[in-house]
Amino acid sequence: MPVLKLKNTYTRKLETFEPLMPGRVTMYSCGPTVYSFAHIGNFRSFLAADILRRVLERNGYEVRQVMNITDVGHMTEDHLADAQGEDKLARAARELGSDPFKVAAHFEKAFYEDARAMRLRVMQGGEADDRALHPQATRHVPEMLAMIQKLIERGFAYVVDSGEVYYEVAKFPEYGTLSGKVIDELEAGARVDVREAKRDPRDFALWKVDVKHLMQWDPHSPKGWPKEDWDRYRELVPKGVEKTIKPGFPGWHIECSAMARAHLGPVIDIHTGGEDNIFPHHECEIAQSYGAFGSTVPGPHGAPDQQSPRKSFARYWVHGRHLLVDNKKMAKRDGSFFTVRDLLDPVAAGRKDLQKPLADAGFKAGVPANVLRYALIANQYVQPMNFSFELLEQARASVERIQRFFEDMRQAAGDATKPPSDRMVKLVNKHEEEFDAALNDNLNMPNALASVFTFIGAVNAAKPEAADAAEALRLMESFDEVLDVLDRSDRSGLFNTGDVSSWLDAEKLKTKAAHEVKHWAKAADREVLFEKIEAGELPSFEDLAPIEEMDAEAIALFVAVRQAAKKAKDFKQSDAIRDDLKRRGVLIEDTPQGVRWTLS
RNA sequence: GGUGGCGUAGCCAAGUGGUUAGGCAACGGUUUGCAAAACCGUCACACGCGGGUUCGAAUCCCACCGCCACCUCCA
Repeated sequence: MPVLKLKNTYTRKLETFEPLMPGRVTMYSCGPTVYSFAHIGNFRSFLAADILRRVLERNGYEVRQVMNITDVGHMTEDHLADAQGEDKLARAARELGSDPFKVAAHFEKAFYEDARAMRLRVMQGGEADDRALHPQATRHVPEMLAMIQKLIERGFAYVVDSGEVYYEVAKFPEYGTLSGKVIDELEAGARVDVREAKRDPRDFALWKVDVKHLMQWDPHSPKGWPKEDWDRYRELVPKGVEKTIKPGFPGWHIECSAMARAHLGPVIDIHTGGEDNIFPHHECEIAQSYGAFGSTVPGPHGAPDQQSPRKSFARYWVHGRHLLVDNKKMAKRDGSFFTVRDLLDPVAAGRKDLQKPLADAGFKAGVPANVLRYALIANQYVQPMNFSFELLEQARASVERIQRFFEDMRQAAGDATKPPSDRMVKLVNKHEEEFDAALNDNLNMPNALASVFTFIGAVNAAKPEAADAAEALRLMESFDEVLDVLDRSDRSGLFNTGDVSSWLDAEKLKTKAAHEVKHWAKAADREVLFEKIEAGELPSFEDLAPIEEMDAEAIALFVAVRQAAKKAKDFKQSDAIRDDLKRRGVLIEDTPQGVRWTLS
């Protein structure tokens, strides 16, 4: 099993990854807050976690990855005791004119769509339907209250007059270890409201009270609770929570601690998130989990603290740097704020301002999802990434090179049964090792991609026979288990030289096309086509023009007509057909093997 | 103000003491009716600026310049 080195935020060092349980990895990834559509910065972070997960799987681990759905909303002024800050979900609800639960459900569904388009494994296949793998914060209030009660009982939290609950940071001297921050009371004091009831400015809210808030849970009455949640709450906290805790809603940080524990256990191997989560979010999670459950983990072998447990419930903290646009944080006011759907389909997303720049970059119909995925994973996660349309163009070129290579190899491989040559086996092994070495070096994707591209170049230069092409194809498919940018459907094909010349024989066309024409139900003048073919005549370009559905058979007829024009040396006509097909989204290329078509 | 990070050829981006990425773009060549793709080659004796250490520095040290992030809801 290759040795994975990961940058651990907790120690600020590159550490050898080893799971707590041999062969199995538990991973918690901070997921989206569903009060709006996820943006490409969110997805850069989710994709970094996705790559990490895939690399672990490639290394042979069984990975259980949980990505939470934050549907409870975060306070905009978390540190204010009077909680005047409006919850983001509540604000979205007000703007959309419906209740916050519906708004959350709406955006959660949208997130699933985006996540599937971007091929997040945790949201694909069977995992997509597994609630335990993407738990909702609103359905874990019982666990959060149970945790809050435990924190009170163990002396890590206190209830104030308003009925809110705070974590007492002074009780956890390790607070600040993850972020490396020494929280200066004076500085913090400058931000604190006069009416603050906290004992210490650093203390953070576990439970908040605000009657104007739209999402409310009464810890002392089943009214308004989903029945199963209330029942579970009674099971978790049989005597109920502290009487003085008033109806309200959970603080920002408690959800992740509670959900990670509920679905992965008291300690986990890896916790991922964006760099902005380091402080205060993850810092607070560590404090809470330690306070409530005493969660600690040992350092990895070779680490200075190997023997003394880290007071952290996660062993490796992995944080991705932010995505920037024009070297700045994305901002709506600069027009540099892009959601995933803005780029995938600017028309549907109503981003008129994006249509022109995207079209100028060659993305008339929006950015293909695999191109966006590639663009967002192609850099190493520990470096800030500067997003631009030029980057998308480069990503498209790279994806096309990979895609074409894949198709060429698939074509060349046929159903080869012979073993590959020693030379190809060597080439494959070398690049596979390089690829793995790069990814295991703290997910160094630029180096991993370098080995992908040198492999492609080397194989192309070698002009492989079927058996070798099959071997090259095998490695490419293996690379794509991590990259996941290939379109494996039949989006292209080859009409070999024999086929194409046979279509020029009108008699043969008659039998071939008579069958195929059935597919063109939508062709405006299908009758004309029938008549011509029945008469043993090749249809003209004009006859074909009304065909709308461009499937392989329809393309075949265009190609036949073009071949006829070529044979007659009517290049003006043959080029016109090629241009026409291009407008219809079909790329035609003449190769030594025949005519190749690709749907764009 | 505090903390952390970055600056590598037209663009993206590896590399952290000596041989050295990879991609994109552009240009030339092979091939092609023309293209496309593929291949060969050029751009590429590049490393923010100035010092220093060293036989040798993109890499270590010092100073400076520029940019960014976090410290507040944030991936």
